[in-house]
Amino acid sequence: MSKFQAPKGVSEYFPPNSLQFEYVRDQLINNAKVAGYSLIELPMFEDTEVFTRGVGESTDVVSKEMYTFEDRGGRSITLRPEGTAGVMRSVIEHNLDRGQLPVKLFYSGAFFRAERPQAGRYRQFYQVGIEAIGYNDPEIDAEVISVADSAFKALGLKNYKLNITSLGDAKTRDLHRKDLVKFIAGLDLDESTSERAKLNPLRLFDDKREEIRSKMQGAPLILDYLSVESAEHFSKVKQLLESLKIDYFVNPRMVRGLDYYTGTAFEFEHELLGAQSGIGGGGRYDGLMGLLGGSDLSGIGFGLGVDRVLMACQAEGCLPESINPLQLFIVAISQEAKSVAFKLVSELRTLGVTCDMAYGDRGLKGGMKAADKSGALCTLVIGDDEISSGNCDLKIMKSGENVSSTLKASELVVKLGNIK
RNA sequence: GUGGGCGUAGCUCAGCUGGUAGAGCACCCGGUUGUGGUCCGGGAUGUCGCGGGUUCGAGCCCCGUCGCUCACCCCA
Repeated sequence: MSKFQAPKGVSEYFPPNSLQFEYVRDQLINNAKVAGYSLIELPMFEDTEVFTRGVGESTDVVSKEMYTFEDRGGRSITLRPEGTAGVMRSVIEHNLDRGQLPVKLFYSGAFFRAERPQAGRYRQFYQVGIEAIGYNDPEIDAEVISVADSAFKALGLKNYKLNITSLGDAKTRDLHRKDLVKFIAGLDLDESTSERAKLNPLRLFDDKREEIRSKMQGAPLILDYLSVESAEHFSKVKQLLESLKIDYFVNPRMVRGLDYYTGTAFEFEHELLGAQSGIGGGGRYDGLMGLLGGSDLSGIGFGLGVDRVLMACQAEGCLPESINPLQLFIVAISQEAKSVAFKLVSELRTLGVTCDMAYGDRGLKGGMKAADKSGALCTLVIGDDEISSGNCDLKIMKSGENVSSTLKASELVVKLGNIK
């Protein structure tokens, strides 16, 4: 037993699981790319204030879940707990919003929150996210949602649900909040719950306890307070989703954990996960850029939890049995054959063939076993016969049949190209 | 921060009311001369999380400790 252990609550992916992780992550990324989003690669830590100001002091994320430390220059640094604030910091710093709008960016990487870990909740976790900055057309809202939805569909996921709502504009939220606070004041609540309500009254909508839920039955809903423009925007978004055949549920009680959301907000929930069922979520943020010292542009984005999406795929059994298998595995059964194989492998790799060979000296049988375990589609045995004749057989592992070829890399590439 | 469950071979776990450890999978070798998966035979592997206590004797009982895990809170 080794002495060292990974820090508490981190997820690690190694083969064969890492292949699935990579597959899921790349699927999410590809769906952002085909919609015109470009990579933004950002630091994993930022000036603490980027988050306290951007995400909001009253949120749980900022008040108790950040990894914050002082660097050697005495600056307060925080490991990023979410993606949007950092993207906005960079957009403002580098004037990315001065060009053509909207600015469409995607990111992928690790995020950090100092929470008690549990199923689907890690201290270091992975997200793929996108941001579309500069316009507030309902089309952009619908596009962002559809990028996430199509990624889930491309992965083959079925048992998930999209919740959407609108948080309206600033005036809407002020009016609603006043009435909600009044309503909550009339409820008989335990101390910790009413404390929580003081920080953010919306939180009570999200409480999992039945007693609280029933008490909140008659609470005022923000959707009933929407201004005419907000209501129009929201109904246009819904209409656009329908035109794309994306199913959604309007959930007026949905609560987002970050303070910057305005207008359209949404959340994808998976039904087969544990308590942490959110596989992605996001929304529009009108004031965020201004808050961070930039121009007053609106934006919308989402973050998808790669760890959780992977768990969802595993729960649904929708992952392919084999991901990017080796095309070829070479077994050499003499010292001379081994050096021929070694050169051939190298040559094939430069031609784009994924291949590997048997190492050690385990004989033909051992080599074949290694070929089997490598998961390669084909195996090529090289011995004295092959070297002297220049001919060989490509064995298709799945069926056991042989395809004859020569040892020339150029011919092998062609033959292998036809084998799946 | 609060509560529940669990720590036995690389992995998943069994071990009856205390008598100094086992299975399956995986791994390695073999079933004679150049073809894997199935089958058969053989093999290696553990300070039973750690420390203390009770006992003639502890994987099993008691206390402590560390770790993992699930849930609340919150979120991806």
